[in-house]
Amino acid sequence: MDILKDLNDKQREAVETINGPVLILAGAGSGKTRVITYRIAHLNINYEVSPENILAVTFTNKAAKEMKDRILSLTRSDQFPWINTFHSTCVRVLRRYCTVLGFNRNFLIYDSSDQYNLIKSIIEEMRIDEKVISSESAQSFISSAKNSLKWPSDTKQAFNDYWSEKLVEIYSAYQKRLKKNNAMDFDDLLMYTVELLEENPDILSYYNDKWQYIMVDEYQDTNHAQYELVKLLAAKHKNLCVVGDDDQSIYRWRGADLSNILNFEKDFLHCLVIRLEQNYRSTKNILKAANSVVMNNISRKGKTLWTDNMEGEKIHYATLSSESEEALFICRKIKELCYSEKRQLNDFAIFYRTNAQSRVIEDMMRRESLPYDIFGGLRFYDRKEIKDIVAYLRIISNPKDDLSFERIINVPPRGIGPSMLDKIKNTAKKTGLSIYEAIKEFLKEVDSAGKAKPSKGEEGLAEFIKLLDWLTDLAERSSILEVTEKVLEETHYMENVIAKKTSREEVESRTENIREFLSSIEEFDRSSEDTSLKIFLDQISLITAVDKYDENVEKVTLMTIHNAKGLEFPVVFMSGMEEGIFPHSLSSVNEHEIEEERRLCYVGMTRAKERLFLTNTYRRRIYGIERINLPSRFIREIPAEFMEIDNGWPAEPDAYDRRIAENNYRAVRPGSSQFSRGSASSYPSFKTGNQRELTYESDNEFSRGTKVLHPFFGKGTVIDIKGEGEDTKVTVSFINAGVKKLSLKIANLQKL
DNA sequence: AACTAGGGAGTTTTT
DNA sequence: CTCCCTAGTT
Repeated sequence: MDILKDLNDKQREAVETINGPVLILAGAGSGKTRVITYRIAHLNINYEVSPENILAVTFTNKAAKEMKDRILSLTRSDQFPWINTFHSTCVRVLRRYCTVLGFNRNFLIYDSSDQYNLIKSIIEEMRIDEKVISSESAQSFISSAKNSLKWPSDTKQAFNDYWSEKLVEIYSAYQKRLKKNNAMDFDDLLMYTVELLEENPDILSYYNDKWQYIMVDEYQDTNHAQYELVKLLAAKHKNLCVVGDDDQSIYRWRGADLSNILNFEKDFLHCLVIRLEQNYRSTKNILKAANSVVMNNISRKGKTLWTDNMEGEKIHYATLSSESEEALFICRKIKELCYSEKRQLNDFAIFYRTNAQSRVIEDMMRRESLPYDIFGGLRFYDRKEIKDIVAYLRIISNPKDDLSFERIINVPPRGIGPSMLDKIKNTAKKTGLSIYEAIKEFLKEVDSAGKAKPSKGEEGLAEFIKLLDWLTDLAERSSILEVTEKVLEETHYMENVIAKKTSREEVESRTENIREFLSSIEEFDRSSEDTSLKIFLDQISLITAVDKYDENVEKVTLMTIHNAKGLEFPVVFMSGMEEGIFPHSLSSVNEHEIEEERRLCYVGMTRAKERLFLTNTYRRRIYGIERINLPSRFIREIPAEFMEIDNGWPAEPDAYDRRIAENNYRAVRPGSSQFSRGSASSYPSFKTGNQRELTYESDNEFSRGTKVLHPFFGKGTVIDIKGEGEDTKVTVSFINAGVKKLSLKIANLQKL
């Protein structure tokens, strides 16, 4: 089978060069996923390389899944190469060899909020004033040290003031505690894997022989640790193919090191560099506009994307008077396009710079009855109730997890307050025991003291331990689902949620979340090969918001631009295009940060396939205060020839509902109630400043030659009329939009 | 020990 | 504006 015929010359070269290092500089929408998947298929089909000998590393689980799907359709083989994220690749290695590093096989993965909590408690224990060293600053210090593969001992010499010394101390204490808890944080996964491979040549050689062909996606986002890891893994065969785009590097703030891509040619001598510059995604207008923006960056490798696609619509730029008007404008445009271009809701995405901006848009989407899905913000598994239950599961899997103990020792309330917890923690600290063990010691002492009746807290502790022992035993022979159900039952978790004086809404959402959690366990049980608890816990630590994105669901997508990387949508709205928001005020201190913001803007713009809307407001409420922002500098960087000012409100708010009536189209909105069908009165009237009052022509006064104005298509002339009364259809030749056939009943035509 | 009210602070992006 | 933490009350 000749799969290479689907590729352009450059892509084919990239796919066919299977030996030696290859750097692919792939512009946005130039088919990089295609290249990687075809390369894997090519290796497999035409060179009979076994899937076991191929490693592909991606940035997100979603990208990995997409690749797996595409390879499946190419090779029809049921054997997959290992395609996964950096982090899960490391987990796989570490699960196998972590005992070499002194970890137990059932180590846990701490996510960033676990990391934060642990650091916070260390700072408290060290009696450091939070105002001098905040947990956040310590966290970012530790994380960036780890990103550059520096252990506490490596960071010592670099500083000598009080502040830096304390940071190193915190780092050192933190690392000890992680090990004591038998846990690793995200950065550890990389750092320990690198250490393992560096110090154990036999293990390295095992993986070198196993993974003979390595591919890395989104290479521009790799940090130093990931770079070293890749270098180690590719050391023997050097069949390394990395794909990246320096213009899409948007994670430098968390350690992504652009020099990994800029210096690839020096690090891997005699490498082949291939540029993919043909874009298959966007219209000429969108692509040229995006190019003109990113061209303002000085530090870039430089490439010029081109496309054979249509010219397309110009980019629409609209300035609204407030953030809720901006949201309303977007909603109305979406409805208009659903009607005028027969688009579906999953054609649309609304991007914003910060999560805080989503709220106003969400509110308006609900008011306008537009179903939407929002990504990012609080991760599902970060919700209180989920974290609580997961904490029980974690302890069952790894009784050394003191962090989870602290979390749930008094959830539900067992009469164990801070003073008793302190006592236990002190015992644990003195004896070096885990909290679990320390509680058992503590209870023994209470027992031998022979008091007539134990205190409420002591009773609670004994009950707690009894429960955990019982659950641990249960977990040996039962499924995760059963154990979780027992946790909920025995802790009376739901009763406690209801008993708290929380709003009905909150009770509902928590109940809903717990239900969703249970069904995610079922899903895991069904789809995973290994249904052990530790694999489940790994999975929920490493899953992210975007991973649940499903392009087939008929809903509008709301997400930050960061989350949009790697995705594409026919119609994209970028909101809040204002100085101070985008570029963000905190990112405006130096040119490097501005350049990163500009790349972010480039990423956002190049997600759009057919239409791109940029919106901003004249004034906006931020934290309760009205602010007047200037238009974003990125707007000014788009030449006028690719952009037009869109000051026309889509003046037909019920067009969307009519389409629903026409197509008998039904959709479900987030509140799960059905759409109201067909009536314009279901729209509350808004004061929208420059919106015209809507009038519907009932009498038929149109004839051939009548000049008309359409709210969306603009000015035109009637060239034909058919039918009568309600069924009248007119054919209009519009100046800018060409010839359209319209139903007089539906189109809001005005006589001029 | 548990709950409540009130003040203060902090607001980017997340594998 | 909203969340989170603290201090004070029951």
